[in-house]
Amino acid sequence: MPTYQRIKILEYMDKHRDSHPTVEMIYSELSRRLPILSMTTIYNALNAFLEKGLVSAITITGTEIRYDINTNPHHHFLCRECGRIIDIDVECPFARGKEKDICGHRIEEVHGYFKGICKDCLKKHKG
Amino acid sequence: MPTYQRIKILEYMDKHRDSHPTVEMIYSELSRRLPILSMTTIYNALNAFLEKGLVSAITITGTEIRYDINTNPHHHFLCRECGRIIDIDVECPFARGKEKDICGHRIEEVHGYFKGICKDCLKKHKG
DNA sequence: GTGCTTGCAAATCGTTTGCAATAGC
DNA sequence: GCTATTGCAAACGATTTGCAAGCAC
Repeated sequence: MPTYQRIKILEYMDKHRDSHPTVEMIYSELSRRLPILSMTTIYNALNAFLEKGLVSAITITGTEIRYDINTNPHHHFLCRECGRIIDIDVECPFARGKEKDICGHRIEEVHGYFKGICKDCLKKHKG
Repeated sequence: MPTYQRIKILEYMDKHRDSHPTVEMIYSELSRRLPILSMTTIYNALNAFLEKGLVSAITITGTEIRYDINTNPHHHFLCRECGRIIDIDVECPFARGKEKDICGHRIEEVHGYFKGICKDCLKKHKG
């Protein structure tokens, strides 16, 4: 029973695959055209998507939850200058799901991320 | 100018290297013996330690900041049942600092963590 | 005495919850 | 009609901030 709002939210997530948006980002764009939308609905929808495995949650920044619809194995890079989160394709056997356990612990999720300064911000410093 | 409180907080961090405590955990043990201590002081101290690189912040859970005094390169494992965070020693070239860049981005911090069920909780299920 | 730290109370902010109205089938 | 979803307002909880009093040197 997909509601109109949930369809729009999923469409947004799909259209902005690379932006790893917050609830706020989704709300500010969608509510422009859909006055019929609240933050709570977005929280509800994303939590439902999380349970179904449609999206995953990224807690890199520590101050907000960012959502990711990319289900391929990958890591993330958070730029401390522009705040962008960039997908990183790595040769990590854990991220690729080749290992089910580590030190006797059963692995269910693998998260890898880097913090630093992204390529584009580095360019600005030089140029 | 190390104050009495900051010394006690550092001592606590050193004594509980493996527990990756929250501010709350530090407060509840220390305040038992030191009525002269507030949460704010712990936040102040840990933020100062962070800037000096004495500790690092772990934002795995998404609901709280956990602090780590272990500066050796390592990953973490978060058990979704008991909530423990366990140090994981991995052969990761990034964690070991052997790579300074990735895809043109400059790496300043490397974070790797797993979520799942820890060895001890797995045992309880069987036993 | 100067500058940093302490610690209370209040503010902040992302997220969750309670709940009555509504939509989907 | 039954169940799940919506969305407002209120609650929550971890962290930060303002600021007066206190400490280190």
